[in-house]
Amino acid sequence: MTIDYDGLVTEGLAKQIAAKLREAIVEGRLAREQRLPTEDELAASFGVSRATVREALKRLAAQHLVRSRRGPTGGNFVTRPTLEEARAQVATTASLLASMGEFGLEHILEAREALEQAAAAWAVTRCEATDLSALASALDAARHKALDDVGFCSADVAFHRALVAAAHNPALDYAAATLLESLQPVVNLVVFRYRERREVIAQHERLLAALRSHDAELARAALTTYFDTLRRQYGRALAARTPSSSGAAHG
Amino acid sequence: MTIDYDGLVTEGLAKQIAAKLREAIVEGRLAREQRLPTEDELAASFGVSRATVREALKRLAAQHLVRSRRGPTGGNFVTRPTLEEARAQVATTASLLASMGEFGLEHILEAREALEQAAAAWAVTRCEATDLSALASALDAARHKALDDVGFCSADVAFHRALVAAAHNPALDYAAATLLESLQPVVNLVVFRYRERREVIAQHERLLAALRSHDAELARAALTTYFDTLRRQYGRALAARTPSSSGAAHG
DNA sequence: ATTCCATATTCGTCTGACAAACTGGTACGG
DNA sequence: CCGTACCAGTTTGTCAGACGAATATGGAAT
Repeated sequence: MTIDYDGLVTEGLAKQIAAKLREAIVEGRLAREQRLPTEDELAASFGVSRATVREALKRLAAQHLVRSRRGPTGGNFVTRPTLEEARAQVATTASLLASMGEFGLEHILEAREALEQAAAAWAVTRCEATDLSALASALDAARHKALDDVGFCSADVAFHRALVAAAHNPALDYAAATLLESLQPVVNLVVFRYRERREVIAQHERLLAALRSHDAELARAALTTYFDTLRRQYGRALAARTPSSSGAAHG
Repeated sequence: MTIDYDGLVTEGLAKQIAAKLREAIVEGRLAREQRLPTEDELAASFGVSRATVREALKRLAAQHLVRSRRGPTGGNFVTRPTLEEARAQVATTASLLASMGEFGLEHILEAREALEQAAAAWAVTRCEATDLSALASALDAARHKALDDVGFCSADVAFHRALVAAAHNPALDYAAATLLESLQPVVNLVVFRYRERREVIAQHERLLAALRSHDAELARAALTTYFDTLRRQYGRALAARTPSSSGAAHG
C-alpha cells in the first residue's frame, strides 16, 4: 500500500471551513441571497464549535461574500461584492502594492496610457452629458490655485476616473481602478510646479473639448501630450531623489 | 447646544476595530513585519474581549494584511499581500462580477483588446526566451484535439496571460488579471467548433512568430484578427441563447 | 558539544452564557 | 374592526474562562 504524504492537513480548522464555503459560493452552488444554516447548525455540521465557524464566516464577510443579520429572519446570507466594494478593495490592494515598490512609476504610466487611450476613443462616441459635467467639475477642482500637491494630484486622478467612466465599459473601469489608485501612494514624492500644473490643465481642457466635439484624433493627441508631460515630471522628480545612483528601487 | 445626529455608531465593535487597524496598516503607521500587541493586550487596550479583537484580526487576515504565528516569538504581524495573492483575490472578485452580469462580453473583449494590444507592442521589444517558451507551451496545450471547451478556453487564457507577462510590466499584468479571469465563468455557455479552434490557434501562432521576429505590425494584426474571431464566436453563442429577444442580460 | 526535555508564551479552539437586534403574534384600547 | 404597544422567540454579537497546540528558549543529561 502506498502512502499519501499530502493528505495531512496543517491549516487551521477555521481557514479550511472558510475555504470550503468560499468555494461553494464562487462556484455558484450556494445561490445569491440564500440563507446559510444558523451558526449553531453549521458548527454541528462541521463538527466544530460556534467560535470556529464564526471565524470562517467573518473571513468571508471581509471579502463581501456573506452578510449577517440578527433576529428571527436573520442569519448569514450569501452575497456578492458590489461594483463599488470591489473597486475599493482592488484600489487599496493596488495602492499597497505600489507603495511596496512592486509597480514602477514608468510601468503605471505605460499601462495607464494604453488604457486611457482606449477609454478616450470609446468615450468620444459614447459619452453623455453627465460624463462631460463630471469631467468639467474635476477640471474645475484642479484649477484652484491654493491646492497643495496631493490635492492637485487627486483632482487629476478624479478627472481620469471620470474619463474612464465616460467610456461606459464597466470591465475597463474596474481594470483602470487598479492603475489609477496606484498613484496615490507614490504621489507624495512628486512636486508639481506652476508650469506643469498649467500644462496638465491645458491638456485636460483639450481632451474635454475633444469629447464635446467627438473628435477622436484630438482626444488622442491631448492624452499623448498629457502623458509626455507626466513622464517628464516624474522623471525629474525621480532624478532629484537619487542624484548619483541610477536604477535603484524595486526590492 | 446643537445635537450631533450622526455621531452614534451602529456598526459592530469588531468591524470598527478592524477598520482602525486596517487604516493604520494601509497608511503605513504600522510598519511591515511589525508585531502587534498580543490579543489579550489588544483586547484590554480596546476595552473589548479577546473574541472580538480576534474577529477583527481575522477580517484583516482574509485580506492578507496580518499574519499570525503561535509560540513565544509569535503573535500577529503586519504584512502585505503578495503579488500572487493580490492577483488571486482580484481574479476571483472579477469572475464573480462577471458571473453576476456586471460585465458584458463585449465590454470584456473591448478592454482586453486595448490591454493586450499594448502588451503585445511592448512584448515585441521586451520578451525573453522564458516568455516565448511559456507562450509556446500554452499554445501546445490548446492544440490537443481531445480538449473540451472549458479546457480549450483555459489554454487560451493561459496563452494571453503569458502574452501580458511578456510585456514585463507588473502594473499591466495586475490590471489584466481582472479581465482575463473574468472570462472563466462566462465560458460555460460557449462552444468552440473545430473551425474556430483552428483560427484561434493560427492567430496565436502568428502572434508568437511576430514576437520571435520582433515584428510589431504583425503582432498587432494577429491580435486584431484573433479578437475579431472571438467577437464573432461570442456573438453567435449569444444569439443562439436568446433566439428571439435581443439586448437582454444585465439585471 | 550535542541532544533532549521541561517550560513559558502565544495563538487556536472549545464551552457556556448573556446582550442586542429583529420578527411576529397578541392583548389591549380606540 | 383597526391600530398600537408589548411580549416572546430566534439569531447573531460579545463576553468570560479554560484548555490544547505550536514554538522558541534554556538547562540538563549524555
